[in-house]
Parts: sequence; structure tokens; C-alpha cells
Amino acid sequence: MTEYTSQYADFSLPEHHQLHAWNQGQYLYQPGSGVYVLPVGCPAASSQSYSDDSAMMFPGVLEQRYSFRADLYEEDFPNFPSGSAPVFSAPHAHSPPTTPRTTCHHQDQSSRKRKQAERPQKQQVYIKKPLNAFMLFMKEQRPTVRPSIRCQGSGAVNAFLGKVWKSLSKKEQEKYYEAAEKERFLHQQKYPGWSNKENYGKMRTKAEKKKMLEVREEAEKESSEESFNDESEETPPSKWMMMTTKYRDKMKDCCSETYGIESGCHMTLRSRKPPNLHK
DNA sequence: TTGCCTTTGAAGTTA
DNA sequence: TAACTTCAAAGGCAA
Repeated sequence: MTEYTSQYADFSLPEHHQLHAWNQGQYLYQPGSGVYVLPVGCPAASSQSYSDDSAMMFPGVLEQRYSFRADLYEEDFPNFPSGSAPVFSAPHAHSPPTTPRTTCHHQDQSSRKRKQAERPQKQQVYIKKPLNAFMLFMKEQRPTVRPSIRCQGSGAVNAFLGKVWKSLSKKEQEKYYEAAEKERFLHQQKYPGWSNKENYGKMRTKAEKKKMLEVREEAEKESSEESFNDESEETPPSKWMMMTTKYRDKMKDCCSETYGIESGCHMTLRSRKPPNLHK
């Protein structure tokens, strides 16, 4: 039994089970028969997004991805059933370049203008936060509500939708929370190294944001044309990878019921402060 | 041209 | 750990 640990989970694999470096941010887990992709920093993926029934979704998070990096990569690679890889995310997804961050001291910064003056003059890309449940709700409802609101200002529309949101039942809100969960997961997959703090204290003008978004889109377009096996970038895992307790439990159950016992692997998820899903 | 307004939720920071 | 801050969307409006 080989023990693996990470910040978020401990797990073990039988001796004959191996973990191989596969691609950027991903590892292969080969439990005897079949080959599964275990993305680093990817606690799990929804079963709906996974077409290969033989694939195991392993709710583990490997923080130190290179500690598992097999030098036998070149040797292992040909063994992978090419074309049938159950890949969770774009393996060539690039993380934003890290820039010196100015610490946000709420007490010290008396005005937004001051913060804007202190912010870095230039950041190559700007990655927006994933939308939360309420934002998804607003995005969906705004077009239908806006015509009926006399005051066309978004402030009035948002205030109205805020009241509507509170009047919704837990069940009605649930689909938006689940959609937001999926948004966060996809966002983490797309930008493995990105953290919420990247945007902290860096309020941008609309023009700046637009320009940086364009740069990012251009970069993504170019990167999609690059080699599939680019491992040159070392992207630290993001806290986005920390799934909510609810989601983790769901996936843990799914794995243990479906594959965990059968494949002989064991996992212990670390406790974490539960998310504030339903205030 | 640019920030403000207005909402909730998620996440980062501070005390 | 509670309290606070920022930022996600949107578009009219004021400076």
C-alpha cells in the first residue's frame, strides 16, 4: 500500500496500482485494468461530464504534483490508450502569469482611488471570478425582468431581483447553487493556478479589463495551437480545487460505492469549514 | 471617459 | 472565528 498525502486529502493505493505523470496538471491512475486520469488539483468531476463509464473519478487532490512525477513518463506514455483518454480539462490550460501583488489592507486604504493609484501599472491578463449562484440567477432573469421595471437602471433591476431571490425556496435556489458549483469547477480546470486574490485590490477600469480580456483570449487561442504535451509551466494548485463539503461528500460516496472498495484504494478527506451555501 | 449604484455569494484579509 | 472588503453582471446616469 502506497500512501499519498496532500493538503486536502490522504489516500492510499495498492502496490500494484501506479500513479503516472500524464500531462500538465494530470496524472494517470492505473489500477490494474483500465486507465484513469487523475487531474492534479481536481477533486472530482461530475459524472455527467464524464462519458467513459470505465473511468474512475477519484476525489483526491494532489498538491505536490511533481512529487509523483514519474521519471518513467516517456516509458509510460506509449502505454496510454491514445485517443481514449478520459480527460477532464484542457491539459494545456495556461495559468495567468503571476504579478507582484499589493497586499490589501482594508484599514489603511481609505479610498478606492488610492488603491487604484497603488495598483500595478500593467497586468498582462485579467481573469474574472466565476459567477456565484445569485449572479447566475440575475444573468438569467435580467432580460425578462428589465422590461417590466420602469426604472431601467441596473441598480433597480438588481434590487428587485435580490428580493425575488430571497423569496425563492431552497429547492428553487438549488439549481443555481449547483450551476455555480459547476462554474467554479470549470473555472478551476481552465485556470489551475488562479486564485480569487489575483483580482483583489486591483479594481480595473472597463477599458483596462476589456483589453486584458482580449489579451487573455488571444493567448488562449494561441495556446490551443501549441503542443499537447507542454509541461513547461509549473502551476501551483489553487484553492479553487477545494470543493465544498457537500460536493466532496457526494463524490466520496460515489467513488467508494462504485470503485473505491473494488479497486482497493482508500481515501480520507480532511475536514474543512463548510461553505456558506444557504444563508 | 470613468466610477457609482444595487443586489448576493464566494473568498481573501484583518483583528 | 467574526467582521470586514473586494469582485463577479448590468447599464443608466452624473461628474
